[in-house]
Amino acid sequence: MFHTLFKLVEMGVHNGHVMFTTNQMAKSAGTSQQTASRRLIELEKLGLITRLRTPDGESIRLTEEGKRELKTAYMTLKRAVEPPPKELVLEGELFSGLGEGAYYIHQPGYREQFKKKLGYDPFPGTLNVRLGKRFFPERTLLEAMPFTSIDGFRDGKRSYGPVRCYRVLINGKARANVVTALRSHYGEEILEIIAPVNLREKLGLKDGDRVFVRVSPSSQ
Amino acid sequence: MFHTLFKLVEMGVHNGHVMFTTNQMAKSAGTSQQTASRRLIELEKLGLITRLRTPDGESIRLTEEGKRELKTAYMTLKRAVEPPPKELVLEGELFSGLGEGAYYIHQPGYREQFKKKLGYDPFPGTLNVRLGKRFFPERTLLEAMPFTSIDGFRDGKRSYGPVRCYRVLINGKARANVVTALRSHYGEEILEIIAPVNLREKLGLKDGDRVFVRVSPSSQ
DNA sequence: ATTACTAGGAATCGAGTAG
DNA sequence: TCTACTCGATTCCTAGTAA
Repeated sequence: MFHTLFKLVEMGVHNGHVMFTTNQMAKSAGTSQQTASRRLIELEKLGLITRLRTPDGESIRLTEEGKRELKTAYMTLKRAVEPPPKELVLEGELFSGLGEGAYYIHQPGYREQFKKKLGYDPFPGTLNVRLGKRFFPERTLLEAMPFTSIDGFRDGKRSYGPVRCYRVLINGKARANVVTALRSHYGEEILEIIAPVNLREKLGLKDGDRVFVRVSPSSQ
Repeated sequence: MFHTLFKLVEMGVHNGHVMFTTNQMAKSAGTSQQTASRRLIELEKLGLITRLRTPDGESIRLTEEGKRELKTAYMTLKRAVEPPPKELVLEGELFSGLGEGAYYIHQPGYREQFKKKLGYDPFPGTLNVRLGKRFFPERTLLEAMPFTSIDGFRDGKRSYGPVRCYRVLINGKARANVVTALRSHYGEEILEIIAPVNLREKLGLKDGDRVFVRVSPSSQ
């Protein structure tokens, strides 16, 4: 279905809305009018676009979900096309979470993959860093950095989504990984960090301390 | 078929080559092993990848054609996701072409569309500008600027591909359009420019003169 | 272990056409 | 004109296997 979304971008849907008929779209995509119509219906059902039918054509607009979809694809291609950024440093403040992140991350389904793909068994607990506002733009660049993919899984009761691990250095000293969920673009101002050791102890950190997170241009 | 190429990027084909089995690819893409195999065969037939089979898996590498394909898609998404660049100025030297560009551009199939979409009937002749080497990086940014699409057509004998028109200002004074062919990423150091009037005359230009081409952040 | 062929079932497409 | 339904044609997928 992404193919159709891409076609719409070629037709200019990203700037506000675009008016066209299913026939125009069909011609531009090299398909029949019927197929164009059906594809628009599907995109609407998926919640990626909204449509507004008028007597002579329809006005198409991307939903937030649709924009997110495009952005994700863009970031993926960016890694392939652009040379990787030299360095990326994020700065934030240490705080204690509710242990929720740590709970997920230490599910055996994830833990086995960490051991295999990152080469270490994470210390049972995560370092939570709340980024300063001025680092929000850099936060988006994080997605363009290389990463290690951890597959999702399910354990009978519920399912756990795929996550990404970015290789980082904490305060210029300790090797660690920022772990981000692929679903839920929620709480993007917070970084959850895992490491082979207890970072609070090793670096003498306590809540409220400044933490520098340097992201490596290589995933391993 | 782009869908598959995209999948390969997610698996990391862009950095050199990647080793995996059709089974791994199938699992990652949520299809059968047979489909993964078939898709790789198709991509190879299309000349987008090269494959190197080994006893336990295959090594995949993008061809130049494959990289171009990805870059084109990337540029399209870039226009949708990134805010448009503020300004873009290219500088080059005026020279006389063989009139080949002018020949194509004045085919009725193109001319009618110029009149309709750009709002003027181009002067019969193009301004050819050879860009200085230091403007090559900016030249690639041109593709991220908004443009007007001119459709391809055929006139019995041969077919004429679609082209793009970027709105520009020549030497800060004269409104014009850079015209680029979508096929053939050939001769990218040369800009072909059309305008409603004779630019050489209007601006008092002769071969070898410096020409400044300012690209507008709006297509019209 | 691989990859990839064949065959038949599933999904998608487009001509005709209704609303 | 539009969009979108039905339904036969076509394409695409996967299970079973060969190599």
